[in-house]
Amino acid sequence: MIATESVAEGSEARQRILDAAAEVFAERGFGGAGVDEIARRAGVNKAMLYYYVGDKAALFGEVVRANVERIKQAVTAALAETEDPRERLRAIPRAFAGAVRRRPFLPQLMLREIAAGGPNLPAEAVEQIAEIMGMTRAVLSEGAATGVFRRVDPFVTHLMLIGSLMFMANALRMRQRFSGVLQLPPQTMDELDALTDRMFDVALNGIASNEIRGGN
Amino acid sequence: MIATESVAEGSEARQRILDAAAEVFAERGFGGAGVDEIARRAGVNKAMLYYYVGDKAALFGEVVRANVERIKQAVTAALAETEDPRERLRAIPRAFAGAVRRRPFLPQLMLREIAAGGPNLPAEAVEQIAEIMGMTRAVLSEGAATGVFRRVDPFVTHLMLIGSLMFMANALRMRQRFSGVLQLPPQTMDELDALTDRMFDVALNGIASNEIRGGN
DNA sequence: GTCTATATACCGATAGAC
DNA sequence: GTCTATCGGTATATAGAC
Repeated sequence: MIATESVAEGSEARQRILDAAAEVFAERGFGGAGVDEIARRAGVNKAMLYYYVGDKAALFGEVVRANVERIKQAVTAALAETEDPRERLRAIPRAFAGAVRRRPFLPQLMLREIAAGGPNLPAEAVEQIAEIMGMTRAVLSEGAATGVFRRVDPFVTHLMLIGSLMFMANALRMRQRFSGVLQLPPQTMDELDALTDRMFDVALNGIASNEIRGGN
Repeated sequence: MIATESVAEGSEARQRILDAAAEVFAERGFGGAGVDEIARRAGVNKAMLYYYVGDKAALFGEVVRANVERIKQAVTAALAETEDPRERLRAIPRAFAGAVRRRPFLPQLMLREIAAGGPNLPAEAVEQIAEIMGMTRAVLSEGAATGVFRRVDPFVTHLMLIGSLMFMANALRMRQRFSGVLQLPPQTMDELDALTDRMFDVALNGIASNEIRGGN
């Protein structure tokens, strides 16, 4: 394997560093994360971290890039499973939810980066995010052509599907904090899938009852 | 006026400090924000900041508390305007969008705090957030009783309406970053209102066309 | 109430030994 | 490749003069 990064691309230590970094960046944010703690959690020396990956910004950029790529591949794979527009549209938030189940720090990392305005987003990640949005656009377009979907704003719709999901995932993390004052059904993080399905049902069928719904 | 806080509650300098702090916390996050910069932007000495408000955590807590309260009051006022369930439901994201127009840092501040998991959220703010969610729940319940709404999960629905809005508002800030790779219609931040209406239309009427929509 | 100066601690990054 | 020690910068917070 040819090293395209500063040092050994496929090193096991390097992967441990990136995983630890993802967690700490998610928990504390870019400014709040400490390189010392990342190294400690990865079980490597701080100097090794710099040796394997680079400085803090490079570390963050690589974490985001790798995770956005994972999500894009999950969405791509999910879309290959079916031809039905409704199932394809449903597959997009489901793929996100699946990625979150495997990597629980993802919603935090995403929300933080969006809030930050993406100053540390590598161009490659920006491109991949745009591609994922393009997939939503394509599915909506297919469905509208077939007549199963109304014509809705793809940008708005994508952000509804994904934004709600990220919000819900983070809200679940805050459950303990709110459980006293909010009466939420007792369910664990694994049930993000259930919430995702309920969210998609609202997005697909709307809040209004059939009798009085407007539009086409 | 009786001072319930550490020092003069209604001081003009204090308000300038809180406004400056809200901006800097929104831009940089809790960890990234510098007390020096907050003081500089507020036009006061750093020592005065500690004198008027307290340490960084107290400053942050007060900023969040005050802004959540503003939003709650905006929603409350908007709900008093009409009796129609659809209009009342629409009024909730609109009130948020209006608050964002007046205080553009709000979406950033909210996303950051949600991502952080609310470790610095004062109990009073948690309560107010729960109350706002309760308003959505009440409106949905009224509409379902009248028959104009399907019965949908109020927690999920609230997060859809508000989460999407916060995501869109932040996405608009990132427009420049994405404009090259994403083809977005050229619109400014003021047009968050337009996006909000489009979002609400999807939430209310759904993506599916009438002919094939599932039962209520 | 206001401001300067500073204590104290932490953190990112690297030099340099092995 | 791996680790220790440390430099330099920066940030929070406060003491103390006025």
